[in-house]
Amino acid sequence: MLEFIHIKPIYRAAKGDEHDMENHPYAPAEIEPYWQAEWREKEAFKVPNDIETLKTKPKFYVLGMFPYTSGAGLHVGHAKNYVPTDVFANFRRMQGYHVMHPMGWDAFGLPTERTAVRENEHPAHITKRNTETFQQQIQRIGFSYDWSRKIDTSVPEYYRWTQWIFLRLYEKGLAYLADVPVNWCPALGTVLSNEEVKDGKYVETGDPVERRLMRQWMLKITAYADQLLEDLDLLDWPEGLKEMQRHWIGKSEGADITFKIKDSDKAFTVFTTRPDTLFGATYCVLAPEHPLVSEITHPDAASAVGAYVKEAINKSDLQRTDLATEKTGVFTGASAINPCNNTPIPIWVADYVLMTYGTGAIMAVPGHDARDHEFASAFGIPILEVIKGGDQPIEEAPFEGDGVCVNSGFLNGLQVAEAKAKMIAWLEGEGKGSRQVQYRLRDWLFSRQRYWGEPFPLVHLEDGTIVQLLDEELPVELPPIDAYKPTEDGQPPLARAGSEWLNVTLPDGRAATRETNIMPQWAGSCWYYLRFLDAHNTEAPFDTELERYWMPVDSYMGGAEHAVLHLLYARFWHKVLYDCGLVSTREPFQGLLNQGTILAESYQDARGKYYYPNEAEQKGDKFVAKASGVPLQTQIEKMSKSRFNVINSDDVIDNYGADTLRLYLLFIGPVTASTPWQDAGVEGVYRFLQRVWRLVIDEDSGELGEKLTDAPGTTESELWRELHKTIKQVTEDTESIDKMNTAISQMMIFVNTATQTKTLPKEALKIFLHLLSPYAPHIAQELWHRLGETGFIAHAQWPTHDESVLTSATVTIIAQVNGKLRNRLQLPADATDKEIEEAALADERVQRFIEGKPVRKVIVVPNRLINIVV
RNA sequence: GGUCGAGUGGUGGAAUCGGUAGACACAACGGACUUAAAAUCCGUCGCCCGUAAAAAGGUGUGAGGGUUCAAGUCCCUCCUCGACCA
Repeated sequence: MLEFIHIKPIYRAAKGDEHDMENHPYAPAEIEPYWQAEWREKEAFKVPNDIETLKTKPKFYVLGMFPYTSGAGLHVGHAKNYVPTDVFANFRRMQGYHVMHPMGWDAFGLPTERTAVRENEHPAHITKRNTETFQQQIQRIGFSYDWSRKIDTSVPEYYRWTQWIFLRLYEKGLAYLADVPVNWCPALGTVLSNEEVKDGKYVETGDPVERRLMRQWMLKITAYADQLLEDLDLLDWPEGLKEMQRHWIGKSEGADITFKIKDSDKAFTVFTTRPDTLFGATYCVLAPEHPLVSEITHPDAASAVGAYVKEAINKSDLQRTDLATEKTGVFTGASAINPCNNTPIPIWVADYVLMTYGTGAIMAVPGHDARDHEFASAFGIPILEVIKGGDQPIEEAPFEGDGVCVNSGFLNGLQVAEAKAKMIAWLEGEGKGSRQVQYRLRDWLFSRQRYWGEPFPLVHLEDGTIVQLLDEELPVELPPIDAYKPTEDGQPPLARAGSEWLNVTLPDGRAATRETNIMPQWAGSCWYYLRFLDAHNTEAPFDTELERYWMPVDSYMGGAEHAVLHLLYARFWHKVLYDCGLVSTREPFQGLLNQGTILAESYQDARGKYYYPNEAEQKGDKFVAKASGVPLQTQIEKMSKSRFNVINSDDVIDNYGADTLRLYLLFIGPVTASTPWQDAGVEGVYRFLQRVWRLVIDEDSGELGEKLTDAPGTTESELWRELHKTIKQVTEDTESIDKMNTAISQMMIFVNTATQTKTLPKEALKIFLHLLSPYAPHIAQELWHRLGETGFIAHAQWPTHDESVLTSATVTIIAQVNGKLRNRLQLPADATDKEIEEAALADERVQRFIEGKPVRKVIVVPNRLINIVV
C-alpha cells in the first residue's frame, strides 16, 4: 500500500538452516523482539514505588502527552513524540536518576462515541480494542516505559479519582450551574467549549455550531486567571508557547465607566482599555443580548431593534467581530450622557459588541479604534480627534497609537499613559467609574450531553437542591446503556439510563436523581500525570510523599495543538489541587517542548480527491493516477488519514526494525522542526546500523570481528580522540533534546572512523555502544551482549569525555587577507598572537595577496584565525 | 489585519559568542568487486570561469541596503511561506 513496502524486506537469518549458517547480517526482526521480551520479563524499566528506595537517587520525570486512542492506530507522527522522550529517559537513567517514564491512554471522548454510533458497537468495546492495538504498536518500538503504571482514563479505577477531584473543585465553589449562551452542535447533539469551536464549526469534524442559551456546568477557571498568567514566568517553556497562553488569558487593564441614560434613572457600565479617549466617545453600543436593550429602546425604533437582535443572536462570535465583515447596527432612539462632559451621545445596538466580553456595552471612540471608526463612517456618526499623532486626517483613518491628548478638557497635553491614569483617578473621585482588569479567558464549559465520559458525582433533590456524593460513594459508574446516541432535544443519553441508575436514596433517606451530563474529554487528562506516580492506589488519587518526590514533570513533550487547551486546563486543576494542599508544586509541567509534525507527500486530482501513493505514478515530472491517467497534484502536507498519506509505524518496523525507525525520526531534523518523511532517508540510517553491526560482528562467521582487540582504547589515538569528541557531542545534543539529529551525525562520523582503523579496541567500542543505547537500544544491547557483557546496557553508567584527549598539539589557523580565506596554517596550539602573525605573514599564499601593500591592521582570534587588513 | 517563527545545494538538514558556509545523510554520477545483478567498498558532487586533468581565481545562505577587520548569524526596508490569534 505504501511506497517503501516495495523495498525488499530485511534479511531474516534462518534459524537452523544449514545453508545459511555462514551468513550473519544485522537482523532486527530477530534481536528486537528478543530483547523486548527480556526487558519485560526482567522488569528492566520498573520504577520502585517505595519512597525510601527512591530517595537514594535524584529523580527525573519525562512525559510524552498520552495518546487519544482513536481507531486509526499509531502512525509515525506519534512516534515523533515518543521517540525523543524515550531517548531522554534512557539518557537520564544512565546518568543515575530514577526516571519516571510512563504511558497510558486518553480513552474517553467524542471520536470513539461517534465510531460507536456509526458501527453500532459499544464505546467500551471499541476503546478496549483500540488501547490494545496502541499498546502493541507502541511496544514494538522498544520504549522503556514502566508498563506497570499504565492507566486508562475510561476505567472506573481511574475516573473514580477524576470525580473525586471534581468534588474538591465543587467544594471550593469552582463548579457552578449557569444559563449560558453555548455552542450547540446539532450534528453532534452536544454543546462544545469555546476552545473546541473555530469559525463557527467544531474543530474536529467541521460540523456547524450555533448559539443557544442552556443550563450548563461551568468551572471557574477565571478565578485563576492571574495565577495562570503570572506563574508562566516560573516555567521553562518555549517563549512562543507562553505567549500563546498569555494571549488566550488576554488580560487587559482599563476602567469601568458608568453612563447614565438621558431622561431616565437607568445607567449602564462599559469596560474600556482607553479611558484616555473618553472625550472622543461619540456614541455607545449595547450588545444585542444586553438586558437594557428592550428597556431603553424608543417605541419608534422598537420593531427595527427587535428584528436586528433576533438576527444577531444566531451569528457566531467570529462572524460578528471579524474586521473584514461590514458593520451592522441599529439606533435605539435613546441617548447616554458622556460622564466627562455631560454631552448626550446616541446609543446603538450592534453585533460587533459581544455580551460575553467585558460588560456587553462599549463607549465608541471612532477617532481611535478601527471598528468604531468603520461603524461611525458607515452610519454618519461624528468622529472626534482626541489624540494627536496620526499621519492622516482623523476622518480618513483612526489613530490607535501613542500621542498627546487634544480636545480633552483636563487631559489636554498629556501622553496616553498619563492621561489613562488621570482619567481613572478623576472617574473614581467623581464616583463615575473605577480601575478594572478584564480577561479574554471565559469560564470553562464543563458539561456535555453525551455518553462516553465521566458522570458527575452529584445528585439533584426534588426541590432543585444539588447534593454532592460522599467520597466513599465513588465511583459513579457509567451505566452500560445501549442507547447512547444523542437526541434531537438535547436530552443527555444518561437520562435514559433507567431508574435503577438514575434514582438514588441518600444516606439520610431523601430521594434524589443523578446528574445526567458527563464531563468533557479534557477532564481525564487534567491530572493523569499525577496518577502515574501511584497508579494502583485505592485509597487516594496518589500518595502525597510520592507526589512530593516526583513532581513536577521535568520534561513534557507534545504537539503544539495542545498549546492552550490541555495545558491551560491541566494547569488550572493543578493550581486548585495546590490550594487544597494535595500537591506540592504550583505548576505541573516545569519543562516543555513541542515536537514538530511529520509531513508527507499527498496526491490529489483536480476535484480534490486524494490518492494513495501507490495509486499514483510518475510521468516525466508530473504525476498521474495509475488507473485513470488523471493528472495529480502533489504537495507536502501534515500526515493524516484523510489525506491518504499516513505512514504506519508497524510497516516501517516490518521493513527495517524499530531501531531504524527511532533513529530516522530523530535524524531527519531537530525534534521541534516539522519535516517531510522520505523513504530514501530511512535507508540511510538502516545502512548506518548495518555498519555498526559489521564493526562488531564478522558477517561470514557470526563471530566477533578479527579487528577487535583487548588492547587499551588509546592504542588507536585517532579513534580515541574521535570517541571522546563523540561522547562530548552526544551528551550535549541529547541534553538539549532538540538537537538529537546532530548527535546521530557525530555517531556516524565515529563509526566511519572506526571502520577505517587497523584495530578496534573493544574498550572504545563498548563506550560507543553506551552512547548509541538510548537511541537504538536493541542493537546496542545485542552487541553489548556479544562483547561478553552481562545485564542491560540501559542500566550502565553514561560515559564522560576527557577534555585532554580532545586537545591536540597543533591547530588549524585560518589565514585571511581582507576577510577572505587565503590559506590554512598548521601551528602549535600554544602559539602566541605574535607567532601566528609571523607565520601568516611568512606564508607564500598570504603574501601573494598582500602584494607589498602596507598592513593596516591584524586581528587574531586565538586557535581560530588571523585576518590581515591591507 | 495583528503577533510570533522560518527562508542555506537536486533533497532532509549542519554551522557555539559575528570568525573555514554546505557537517552528517539522501539522490545522482564515476570506479572496484561480480559471469551478471544486488549488497559492499573507494571516489566526485553549490554556481561561474578555467584546465587534457589539476591548480589558481571569482561568486554564493529569499531581495535590497547598513554596521564590522569579518555577516547565514546583528540593524533597517521589502518579498515569500508557516503557526497562532482576530
